[in-house]
Amino acid sequence: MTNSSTEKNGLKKGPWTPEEDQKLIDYIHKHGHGKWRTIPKNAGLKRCGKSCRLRWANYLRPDIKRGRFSFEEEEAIIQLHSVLGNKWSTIAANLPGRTDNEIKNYWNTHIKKKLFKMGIDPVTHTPRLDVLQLASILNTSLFNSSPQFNHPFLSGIGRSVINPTHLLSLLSTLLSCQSRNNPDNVLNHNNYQQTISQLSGSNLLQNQPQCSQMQLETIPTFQPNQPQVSLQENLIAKSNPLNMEHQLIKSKLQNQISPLATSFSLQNLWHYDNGDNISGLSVPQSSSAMQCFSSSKFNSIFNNLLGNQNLSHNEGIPNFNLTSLLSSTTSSSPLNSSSSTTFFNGTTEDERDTYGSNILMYNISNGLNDSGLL
DNA sequence: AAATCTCTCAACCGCCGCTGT
DNA sequence: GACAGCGGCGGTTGAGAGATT
Repeated sequence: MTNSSTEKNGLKKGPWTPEEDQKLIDYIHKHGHGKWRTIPKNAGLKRCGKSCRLRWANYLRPDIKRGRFSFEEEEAIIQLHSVLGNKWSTIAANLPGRTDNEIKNYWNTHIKKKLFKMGIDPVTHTPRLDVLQLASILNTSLFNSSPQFNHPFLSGIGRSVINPTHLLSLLSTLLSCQSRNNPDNVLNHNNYQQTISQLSGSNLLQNQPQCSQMQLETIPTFQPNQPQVSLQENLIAKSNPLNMEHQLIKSKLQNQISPLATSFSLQNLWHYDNGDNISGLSVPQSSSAMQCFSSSKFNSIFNNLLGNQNLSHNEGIPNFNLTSLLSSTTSSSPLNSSSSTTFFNGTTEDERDTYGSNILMYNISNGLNDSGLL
């Protein structure tokens, strides 16, 4: 046959032809829908009722909105998903013109990856603990070892710096590099622990002093978005027996997370992912978030620590190449150099930029009841 | 230019809950 | 209460398009 359609029990499967679409549209326009089981027969279609219903609901319905998701829609999806989980039909009910199938696909192919890339667990909507642990160790090791600022490690610092955004991306990439195509598949426990102990136990890291105490004090600490968390927790508390774990995670976040985890911009990422030109956006280069890392020094540290030791293809993990990682990070993320507008909560000229801020503005349907259902 | 890989998304599948008998 | 029919939902699949080698 010329296409992938198959016929079983006289019923056709696979992609719909324009002729079939027209038959279904004509029939529904004439008679309306309702009895899906009888529609195919009456409309002269060799399809099951279910297939007709799906085709109509996901594709032929006149009120379906086509085209890419807007930033606002994406924020709404993330916000609703943080409250409702994989209740795609409920989420779709809050996004006029979008179908549950479309939202589900968009979530799985775009948002999930994006959140993961940003160090956020797409299931819990909290920063990933693996990244947090790494970030925390790095933060401790790199920032707190010595107040001296004139250490040799810093001597070569000019204008070439790595900001925390890059560092977070770097950590995120490191943790996900084992499974480029599967964001669900994080570094396995052994490898992860090995990496952690390499970082925390490394003389290289422990002996590297970093920013002055004054600089450290100017770095804001992570504050989870309270309203969002509250709403989420209210709902979780009523329905989720794992609430204790949720609380534990939350307290870990508040105590441990470094500013790294707050320094990203969902909006810029969205613009970048959608091919928009973001080069004109301004950057608060004076932000306290800009940490003093020499990329070349960092490069050598990471290559020494990771690239030449245990992160090798031989053990099933790709080589960790900071140089390429940084270049890919800076080229694939709008957060670098002149593209980012936000680094930390409350330090931006446009707070909407920070993930979670504008999300909170999204008005969840008034129809939501106590259990989060419509 | 061809082969291979990766990504996207329309469509399918199986399960569940509701309703009528 | 048991059963069947139906619609709806969420998870999964696989063809086709696009990207990469």
